Amino acid sequence: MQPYIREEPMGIETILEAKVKEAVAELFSVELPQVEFQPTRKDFEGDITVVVFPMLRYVKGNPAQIGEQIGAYLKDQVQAVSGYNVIKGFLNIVIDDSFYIDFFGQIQDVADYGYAASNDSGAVMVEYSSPNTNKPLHLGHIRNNLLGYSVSEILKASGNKVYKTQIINDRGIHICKSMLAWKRFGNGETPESTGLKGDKLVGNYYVAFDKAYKEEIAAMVAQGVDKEVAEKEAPILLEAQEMLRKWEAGDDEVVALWKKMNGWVYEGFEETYKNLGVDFDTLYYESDTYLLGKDVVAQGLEKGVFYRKEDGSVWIDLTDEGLDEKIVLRSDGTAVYMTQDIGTAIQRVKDHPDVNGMVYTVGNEQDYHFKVLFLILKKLGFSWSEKLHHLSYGMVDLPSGKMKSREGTVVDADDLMQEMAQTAADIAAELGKLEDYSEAQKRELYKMIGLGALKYYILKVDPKKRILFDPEESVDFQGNTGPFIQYTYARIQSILRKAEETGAFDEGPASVTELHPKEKELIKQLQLYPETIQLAAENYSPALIANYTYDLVKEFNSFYQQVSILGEADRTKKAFRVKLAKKVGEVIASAFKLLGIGVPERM
RNA sequence: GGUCGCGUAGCUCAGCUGGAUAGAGCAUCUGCCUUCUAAGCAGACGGUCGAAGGUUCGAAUCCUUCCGCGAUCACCA
Repeated sequence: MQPYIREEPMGIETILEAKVKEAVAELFSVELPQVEFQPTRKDFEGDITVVVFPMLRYVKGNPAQIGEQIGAYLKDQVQAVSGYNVIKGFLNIVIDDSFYIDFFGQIQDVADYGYAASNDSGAVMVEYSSPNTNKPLHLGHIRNNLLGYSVSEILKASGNKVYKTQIINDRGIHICKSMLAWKRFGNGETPESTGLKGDKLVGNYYVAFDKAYKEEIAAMVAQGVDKEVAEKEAPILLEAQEMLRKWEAGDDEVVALWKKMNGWVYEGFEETYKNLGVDFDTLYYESDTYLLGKDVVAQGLEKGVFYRKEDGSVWIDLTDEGLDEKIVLRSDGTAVYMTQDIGTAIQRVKDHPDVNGMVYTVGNEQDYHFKVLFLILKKLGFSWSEKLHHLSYGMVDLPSGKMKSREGTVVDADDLMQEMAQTAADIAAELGKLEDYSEAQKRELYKMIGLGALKYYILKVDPKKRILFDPEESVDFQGNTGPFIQYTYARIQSILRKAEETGAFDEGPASVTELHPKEKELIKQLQLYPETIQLAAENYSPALIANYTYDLVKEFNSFYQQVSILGEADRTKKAFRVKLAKKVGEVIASAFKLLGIGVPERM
C-alpha cells in the first residue's frame, strides 16, 4: 500500500508549543528550548497539561505563578484554549470543543488515517519464521511469525517499503536425522498413505531418530562404553553424519530423498502459514546460501578486518568492543553459521538494491550472534549496516519448562489454532449467538475469533519479555483481549447497519457545536493513532498498537453505555455520533490489521 | 565466572525521552439486560514498583552495588 501524501491536521501540541514559547518570551524575555506536555490526568479539569517545573531552569520564580501567567496568556491568545487551571507546577489547559470537532471533520473521511506518507529512505527487509524443515511449527514459531508479520505491517504503515522474507533451514544434520529414521523405520509411509500433514510425518521421524539414538547410547553404556563417547559414536548418528556428507557431495539418492521429504514439509508449512494468516515476499533456502560469504571473508582478510591463525581458520578480534574473538571460517575452509549470515545479508542487498535496512526476528538466545554479525558487517564497511536490527524476543515457555520437539513437549501450532477456534465456538454456543448463521459462516467466524484471542494474547506483551504459556489455562476471551475488541467492532457495525436503514447518516453538512465529554475523550484517543503507529515502528513493538486499541475500545464502550447514538432525538447529534462510531470502527479495523487480526461484522 | 535481558496487585500485563494520589484485565465481591449485541458497563477489594544506596525541585523510569530468574560465552545452527 502506498499512502498518498497529504497534510496532517495540526496537533494541539504543535500549536501550543509555539504559543507557550511565545508567552515565555513575552512575559519573561527568555527563549525556551522546549515545552513539556502530558495528557491531563482524569481527576483534574483540562485536556492537556504543561509541566512548569522544567522551565524553572530558565525562568526564575514560583511555578504556580508562572503557570498562571502562561495560562492567562494562552487563553487570551489562542482560540482553541477555552480555560485553564494551575495545580502546583501543572498548568492544565482546557481545549475548546470546536477544536476537536474541527479535527474530527478533517479526519473522518481519510481512508487510511494514521498511516504516514511513504518516505524515500529505502526498503526494509524483515526476516521472520525461518524454521528448520525437520519438524512442525510450534508455539515458539507462532510468536516469531506474529511479531515478524505485525512489525512488517507497522513499518509499512509508518511509510516504509517492506520485503517480508524468511530463510528456510532446509539442510543440515537435523533433516538428515529425519531422513535416516524414515528410511529405516518408515516402510515407505507418505502423507497420503497416513493422512498426516507432511511436516507432522517428518517430525515423527525426527522423534523416532532420537529414540533410536538414545537406545543405542544406553546399549553401549551397558557394554561399558563411556557415555560421552557413546553420544558421539552411536552408529545411527554416524550414519546420519555420513548422509550429510553424501548430501553435500550431491549423492543422487540422498538428494532425491531430501527433496521428497522437504516437499512434504513445505506443503505442511504452507497450510499452517495460511491458517495463521502470514505470508512472505521472497524466500531464501539455506541449501542455496550456506556456501555464501567465503569470498567476503577473503576480502575482509585483505582489508585486515579478519586474521588467519596457524591452523588456517579465520577469526575476527572484537575484544576492543568488549566482545570475544569469533571464528568466521573453519580451518578446513568451510563456512560456519556466521559466514553464511554475512553472505546472506550481502546477497539480499544484491537481490533487492533498494534495501537499506533489515530486521531479523530471532529469539533472544541469539542476541550475541547478531551483535557480532552487525559489528562484522559494519567493519566490512557496508553503508546499510547501521540500519540492521535484531528483533529479539523472549522465549515462550511452558510451566514444565522449555519446549523440546525431540521430547514431544511442544504446543503444536496447528493444534493450538484449532483449539482456540473450538473455544470460540463453545463460548458462542453458551451465549446463544448467531444461530441464524450457516455452519460455514460460523466456522469462519470462530476461526477469526480464536485466532484473534491467540494473536492478541501474544502480541500485547512487550516482545522482549518471555511468555509463560499454560495449556491448561485457556486464553481469555474477556477483558483486555482480542475478542473483546472484535466484539466492540461488531457492535459498531450493527449500529452502522441500522443507521444506514434509517438514513441517520444523511443529515446534511451541519455539524455539532458542542461535545459530550465521552465524545471528546474518543476524539482525543483517535488523535493519538498516527503517533502511536510511528512509535510502534520506531520500537518494533506491536504491543504499543495493541494497548492503544484497547484504550480506544474501552473508551468507546464507556461512551456506548452512557450515550445513546441512534436513540438521540437531535438529528445533528445523532448523525455526528454515527460518524464518530464509524471512525472508531475504522481505526479498530486498521489497528488490528497491523496486528494481523481480522474483525467481524457480527459476533 | 564474563556479557546481555527480565523482576510492578494473588495471576497476566501497561506505565513514552524522569513529573501530580503507580494504571488495566483475570480472579473475588456489589449493582446494571421493557433503550443501539451483557464476549459489555459502573463500582469495591487488592501494591514497601526485587533490595539498598546515589543523582534530582521530583525516580517504577537514570547511575552503582547486591539478590532472584533466564539466555549466552562451540571450528553447532
